[in-house]
Amino acid sequence: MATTANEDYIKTIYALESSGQRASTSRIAQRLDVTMASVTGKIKHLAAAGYVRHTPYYGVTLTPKGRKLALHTLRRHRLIELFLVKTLGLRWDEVHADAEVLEHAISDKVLERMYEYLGRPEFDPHGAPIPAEDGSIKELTGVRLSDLPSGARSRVLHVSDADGEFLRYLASIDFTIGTAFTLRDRAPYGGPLRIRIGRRELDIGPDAAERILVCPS
Amino acid sequence: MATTANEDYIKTIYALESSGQRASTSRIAQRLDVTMASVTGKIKHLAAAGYVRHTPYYGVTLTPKGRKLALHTLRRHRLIELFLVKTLGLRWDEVHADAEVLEHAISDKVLERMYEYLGRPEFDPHGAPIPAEDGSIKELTGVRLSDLPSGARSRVLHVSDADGEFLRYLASIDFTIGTAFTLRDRAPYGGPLRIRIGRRELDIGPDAAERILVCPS
DNA sequence: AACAAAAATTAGGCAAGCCAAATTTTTCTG
DNA sequence: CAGAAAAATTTGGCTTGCCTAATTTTTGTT
Ligand SMILES: [Mn+2]
Ligand SMILES: [Mn+2]
Ligand SMILES: [Mn+2]
Ligand SMILES: [Mn+2]
Repeated sequence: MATTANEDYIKTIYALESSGQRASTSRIAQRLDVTMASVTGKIKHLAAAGYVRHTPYYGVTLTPKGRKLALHTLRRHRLIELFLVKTLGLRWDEVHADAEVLEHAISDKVLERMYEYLGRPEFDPHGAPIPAEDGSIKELTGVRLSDLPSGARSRVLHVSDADGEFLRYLASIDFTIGTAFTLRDRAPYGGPLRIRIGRRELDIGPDAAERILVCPS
Repeated sequence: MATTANEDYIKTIYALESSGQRASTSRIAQRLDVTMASVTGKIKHLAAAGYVRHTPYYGVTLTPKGRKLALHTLRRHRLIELFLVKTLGLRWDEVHADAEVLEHAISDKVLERMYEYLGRPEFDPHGAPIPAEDGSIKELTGVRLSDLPSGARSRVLHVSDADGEFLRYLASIDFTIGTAFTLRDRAPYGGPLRIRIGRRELDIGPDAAERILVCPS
């Protein structure tokens, strides 16, 4: 019933909804790199199967059944990413593509073994919360690094797993999940943010800062 | 190019060939649990793609390209089975179904990490040789337990991974890969084989003995 | 050799997923 | 409020992978 394509569509709709965007045909098509015609067709199927409600010419919302499938797939994706990093030693910037495939192939039995093996983790390698078996998920209550007031002490909480290039950059400057730092100040007119990590000083561009979620402490 | 279905067909043809059987439409259909019509259709496609040569109304043989794909898929299957047993602690009787799916989903990168992580293993949990990256594979030079002469000292070498029930039985009597034993004698008229493992005595039926490959030493 | 049974193939059809092109609906803009 | 642009849908078509039913070829049996 839940094919690879179905799960990827549902995940995409969930991602749009939880970032406050309307799950429109065009946005789904863009994210999945398929045509709008394909999305319209799939939406009809997902609606008939009870995963989404469809308002023609407007968009789609997940039903409880759809939300459950989204979270189950996300749990798989994030546990797999963590497993690949922790157990097999892959880098955080190279696990997303593998997880995108394996999330549809791993049985519940193997998944729960991985979960136990990893010590019932709560976050994936990019700081995203791993949904629980019952479909509950922790909210990420962070703020954008770009919104942090000067002088604030904080920790890196989350970065999107989608852009490998950006993840490699962050790794290269050693600015990874959990890193504690102080925001010294920000240069004016879109200049870099000056950050202190222990004894180390670091400059981060404003575009990068917008993509980093931090936890003020 | 190499889809799940293609890989499973090629693996099945390889298994038939290497057990000395003709890869006929009916035998492939039986093993994959599809109709002969489906097999005929797929065979045409595999022949057109250069994986097999087809002699109509007779059967099919792997080309070097097909053999290479078969061994690559077998390598994945067997490494995955070993990984599931060794790393995640699944039992040897419950890994086959998972491996049958994951063999088509795991990237070469992850596979080679698993290979290193496991210490470059040579055999899977059922004693089957794991093909090397270059497509070479060790021959299993064992004999059937049922063919072993009375009094011979030997070790369990290999059992098929296909029958979970049988694997659970072997595990329950602690007669697993590598177990050293002596064949005391065999009861006449299809009676059991009496086996000694250290101090322990064991009876094994003749049907079971035919399915166990051992290595006389 | 003749006929029946078994094996294999062909023909036609269906579902999933995708696409391009045409059409309809909504939204934007002057 | 037009008219144009953008968004969404419909239509028709393609591939993969499977099926059933009909047909052809091979094999086995008397
Ligand atoms: Mn990811
Ligand atoms: Mn996916
Ligand atoms: Mn197996
Ligand atoms: Mn398989």
